[in-house]
Amino acid sequence: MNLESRSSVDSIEEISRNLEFESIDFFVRLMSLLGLPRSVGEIYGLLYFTPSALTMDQIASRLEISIGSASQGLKTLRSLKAVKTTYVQGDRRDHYLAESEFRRLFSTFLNDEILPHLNSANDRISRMEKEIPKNSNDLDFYNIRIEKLKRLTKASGRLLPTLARLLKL
Amino acid sequence: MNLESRSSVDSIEEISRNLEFESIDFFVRLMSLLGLPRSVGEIYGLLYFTPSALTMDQIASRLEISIGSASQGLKTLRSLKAVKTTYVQGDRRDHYLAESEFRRLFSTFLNDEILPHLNSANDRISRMEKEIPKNSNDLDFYNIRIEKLKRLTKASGRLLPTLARLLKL
DNA sequence: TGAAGTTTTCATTTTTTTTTGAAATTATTG
DNA sequence: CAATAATTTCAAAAAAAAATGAAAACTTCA
Repeated sequence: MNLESRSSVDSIEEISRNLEFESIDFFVRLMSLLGLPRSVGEIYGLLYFTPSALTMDQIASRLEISIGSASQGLKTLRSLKAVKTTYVQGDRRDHYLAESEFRRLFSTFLNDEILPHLNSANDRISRMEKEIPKNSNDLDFYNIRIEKLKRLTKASGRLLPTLARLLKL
Repeated sequence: MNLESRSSVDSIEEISRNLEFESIDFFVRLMSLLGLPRSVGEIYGLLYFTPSALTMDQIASRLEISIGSASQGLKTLRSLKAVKTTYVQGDRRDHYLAESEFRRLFSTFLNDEILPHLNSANDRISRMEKEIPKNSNDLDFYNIRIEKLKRLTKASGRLLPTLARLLKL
């Protein structure tokens, strides 16, 4: 290998190392904003800037986390449809790639993590309403507060689909 | 006090007790969805269905939390503009009321908690772009990934104001 | 089938976050 | 100004969340 091609290879490696580092940091923060553990962000961040599919223990050793953590993290990412597995000739291990279409990720997240909460919020508000007798004038304060909660969940309910539509990234 | 008015008073107390309970549970969940500690949700939930302003130690004793916790929690809620203080004749203590306009709360939250992250994300992406030499053909994979990240933050940046506008609760 | 390879599970440990409570600080009033 | 009341701060304790690693449970293929 001559000096020129060597230096070019080193440079690409350095670029990818730097991008990987920034990527992991980026996704660790983003995921933690969404309440997901550090390891999940690390794994996704690593995969996001890795062109070839990685096995679980490649992931674990690159990130210096336990295989238990890697297994758990990948499970979470699979459930969010944030990773895909690829078949690799003559290798029985699973090979993971990042799903890089954020629109898809986001819509899974909305449906799985947010909508259930919204539904249980609506149930709860119905329960609150039943608590208050009809036409009771001295309970205005409570009625107004319940009304505001209703508007809040109604708006959120309208918002989520709108959000998903706007997110044609 | 005759039986009739007694029963009516009891009933209102029972109603408010039940609403308070549901409210606390509701906001504990909601706040924890936003990454805020239990005590913050409890305090807001209590205030949300309490017509009169409460002092810090009324809050602490009603919720059976320490005054340290109450102080910390109220500090957080003040910084989110989720509570207001009222002046009460001849009482030197602060009296707290819930800010019940969610639109206002939400917009404070967006500005204080989300926008800063978005800005630092943009900085980071610029840094990533500088990493990659111009016109490098063999680095397509990385360029595409960076492009996707840019679209993500651009979309989020457009989304937040839209969100705030839609949230005319 | 069974042996080797791979992944998951889960009790335990580690780390992080939250709460407590008492001391320090600040504010109020007689 | 001092005495009292109200609030904040912060070190230590408690609780909650996450990571570890070894055993169990799968899978594959020779």
